Amino acid sequence: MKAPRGTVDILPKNAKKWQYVESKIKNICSRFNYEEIRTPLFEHTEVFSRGVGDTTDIVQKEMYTFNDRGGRSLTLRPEGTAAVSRAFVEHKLFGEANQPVKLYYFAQMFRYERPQKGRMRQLNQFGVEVLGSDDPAVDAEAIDLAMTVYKELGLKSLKLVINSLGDKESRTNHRNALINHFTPHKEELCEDCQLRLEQNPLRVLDCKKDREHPAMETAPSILDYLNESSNEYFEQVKLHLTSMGIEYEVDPNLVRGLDYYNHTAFEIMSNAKGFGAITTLAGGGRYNGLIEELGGPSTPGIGFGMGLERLLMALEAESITVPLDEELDCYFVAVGEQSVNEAVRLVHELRWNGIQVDKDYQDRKMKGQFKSADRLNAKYVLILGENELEKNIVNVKSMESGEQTEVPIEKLIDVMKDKLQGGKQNG
RNA sequence: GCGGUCGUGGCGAAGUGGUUAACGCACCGGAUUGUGGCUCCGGCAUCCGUGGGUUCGAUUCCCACCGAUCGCCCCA
Repeated sequence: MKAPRGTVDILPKNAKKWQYVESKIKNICSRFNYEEIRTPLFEHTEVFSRGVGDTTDIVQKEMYTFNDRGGRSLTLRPEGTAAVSRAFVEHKLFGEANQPVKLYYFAQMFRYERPQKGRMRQLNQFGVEVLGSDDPAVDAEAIDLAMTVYKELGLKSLKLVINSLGDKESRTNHRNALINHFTPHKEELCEDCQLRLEQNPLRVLDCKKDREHPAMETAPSILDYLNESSNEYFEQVKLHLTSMGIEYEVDPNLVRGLDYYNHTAFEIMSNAKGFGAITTLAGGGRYNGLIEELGGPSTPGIGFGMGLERLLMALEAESITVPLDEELDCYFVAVGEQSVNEAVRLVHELRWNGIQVDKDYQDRKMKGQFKSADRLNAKYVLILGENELEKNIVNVKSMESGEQTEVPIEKLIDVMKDKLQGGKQNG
């Protein structure tokens, strides 16, 4: 038996890293005053086909879609924004007293793709959605939050790329300009682009195959088609980023794959070596029409998704180690049936009193039990054998100093509490 | 979805058309009859991704599948 293709098990050793990263991120979210939202693992397929867009790669070839026993078409969520937006509409969060609604989530996403390093069929994302404000400062705040996560974790090789896709009017004008520009060269473009030219000409711009085509160079830039208000909006976002000291690069060809984006679009990439072909760590943008598309009132929104597998890869690529708690307070060593029985009871008591303790369950000899204690980095070993049982004591040995003292059983809990408390105070 | 490389114990890694599949780490046991980290000794793959084929005989050759990995597309 093997885990399905493109999925992985996160084993205990690794899970500690995940816990560390997640707690760091949650701490940052709290500082930014974002609240957690948890939505279902699957949605009605329509949420994504309408929300994300029928012409996108995600919807066309990457969704895990199935019919349930009632014949409903359901889809394992491939991204977070559409699902969160659906929940926002369904629960009328637009009526909340505090606007905008600032949300974050940790969630598994599913995409049917050929797996590679940094590309899984089930992946973990941290994401943020801010709904109900079209203040450019919110765009800057979301970008700031994402950058804060990376920077606080210690990443250095980062590149923030931003662009503006403009409002509806700007986009329509640009779209027409693109069609006029590329149609004479249609036959020279790759198959995908010929289709894109009809369905979503914007995406011709970020085609890797046709990058060398001369028409690319002279293609109309969205930035030249932004109307007055769109341009002003973009300028404001950039101004805020600059005032926050966040460096960025404007790339007019940054388009993003999803249909719902308008105005601000951004991507955060890693420059770290040994990262292979995958460089995007997070991506997001503004989606002012999405809530309406999903049946809610006209509500502006912005958000991003951050790949956590890629975040961990980036930490690795930059040789950043996360602090891991790999110590055990106590290990209980017992030999002889009576002693072992008493040890089981005492272990229970110690745990009930807040002390971290483990014992042997492999019926190992004393030497073997000490080896286990050593391997588990136990600070103290509590020894209970026939000798101790007779005297009604437990021998407490410090594994660091090797010092061993006799402690009456009835005082064991208090003594251990003291020892461990003291240890923590002394660092 | 397409192309390249790869698949031997828990991990790393040799190897060969023929009968006991090196070695290192880890693990278990002993030397040390109740005490860890060092040392020494011993143990540890009915089996070389799965299925089929070629052959007297395959882990080694061929095919398919599965999986991993790298690249393309696209993205997180």
